[in-house]
Amino acid sequence: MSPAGSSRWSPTTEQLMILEELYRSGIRTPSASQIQQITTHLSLYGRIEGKNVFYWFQNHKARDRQKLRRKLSKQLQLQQQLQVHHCQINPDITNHYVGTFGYTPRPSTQDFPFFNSPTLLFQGGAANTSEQALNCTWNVHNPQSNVVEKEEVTCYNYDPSTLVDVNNQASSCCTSRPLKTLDLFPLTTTRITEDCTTPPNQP
Amino acid sequence: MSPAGSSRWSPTTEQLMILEELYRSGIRTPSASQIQQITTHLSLYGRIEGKNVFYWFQNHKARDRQKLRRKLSKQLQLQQQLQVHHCQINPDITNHYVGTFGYTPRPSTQDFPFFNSPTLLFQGGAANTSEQALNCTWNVHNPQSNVVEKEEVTCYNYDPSTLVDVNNQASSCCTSRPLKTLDLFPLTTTRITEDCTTPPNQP
DNA sequence: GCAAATTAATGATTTATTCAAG
DNA sequence: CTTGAATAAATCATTAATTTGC
Repeated sequence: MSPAGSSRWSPTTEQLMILEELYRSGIRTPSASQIQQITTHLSLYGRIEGKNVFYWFQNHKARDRQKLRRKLSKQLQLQQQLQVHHCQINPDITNHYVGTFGYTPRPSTQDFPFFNSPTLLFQGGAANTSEQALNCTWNVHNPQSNVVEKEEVTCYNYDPSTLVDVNNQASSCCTSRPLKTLDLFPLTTTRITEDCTTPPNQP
Repeated sequence: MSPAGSSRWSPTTEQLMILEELYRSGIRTPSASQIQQITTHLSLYGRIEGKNVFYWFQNHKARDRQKLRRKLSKQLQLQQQLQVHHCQINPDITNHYVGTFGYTPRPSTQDFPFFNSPTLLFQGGAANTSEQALNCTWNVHNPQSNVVEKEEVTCYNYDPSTLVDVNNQASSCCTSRPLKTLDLFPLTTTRITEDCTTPPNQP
């Protein structure tokens, strides 16, 4: 029932492994061109579209946060219960990091990360593809405790300096900078890791 | 400062008028092909991309809801104040429509309304353009009162029956159905209305 | 009048919810 | 129950109005 009109994409084992590997390596919100690269690569292992990749990262990130929040909230409940009995263990734990809710990393992207309008194809595109890896932190806010957990992450974001009005001189492929092609798929194309024994999920 | 590298789109007066007209006519979440049509048309009046149209509708809809919610909450506050004095005016108004929070209209779309993956361009697209107007209601939930206001709206949505795997037989332009080209821009191309005298804003 | 400083609108992104397929 | 897909809500960031001091 796979090739026929099955309504939603379901990743093959290999696709899933690669996606998780990329996620582990730090990718959270891939840019449009990253999505394209990943999609092209993953289509070697089965039918896939860009939006699948986009949604996968979106959901995976969100559900990771959710998991972490639940874990924290459970820990906190435990601690609070302990405080009821003991009354003086860590009285100030809820007072740290309060104030910066939500997310911090927004490096003033000018490119648009996910939306490619249908007409963009006919308008010259002007998608400056020079990107740059960038370290940034991620805050996870626990609504029950107002605790914000910092989670260090390597985001790949856009270079603000490439905002120049690229008309047609973009065809000269080498600008002044080294043209860093981010190593999504270094050289080894198929071999992922040796351990293929991890079960799909473990509750 | 318009043609140079100004970072964000700002609609011309004509573009704005057309967008608002379309919104008034009932369009809330235009499909990909609708976005394309609108964009093509609006580009007669200035630089514009599909994502601008997409974001415009998204924001306009959201801020309409927001405005409505605030109005309702004010009304409710007034009524509650009255109840303090009068104590029996509409005691059950807060008990209706509770339960269905958020949005209801999800006509099981198989097409994707806004996301066009970068790779879709190279995968044959398969954008089945046959659409169908569809009446659906819109619920506006007031968090302060748990009242859900119904707002009747005409959404243009996707025909689920066109989910067949359109390979190349799509070039024969006439399928069995009448091929309803939704009348976004009927015939009059440039003339909007006669009244161009309304001031930009009136507080 | 007219810029600098503030404020209000609104374009653009990201996160949170929700629905439903498997 | 897990998770792909879609939409709503919250937030950020830039531009336009508006105010203010001169």
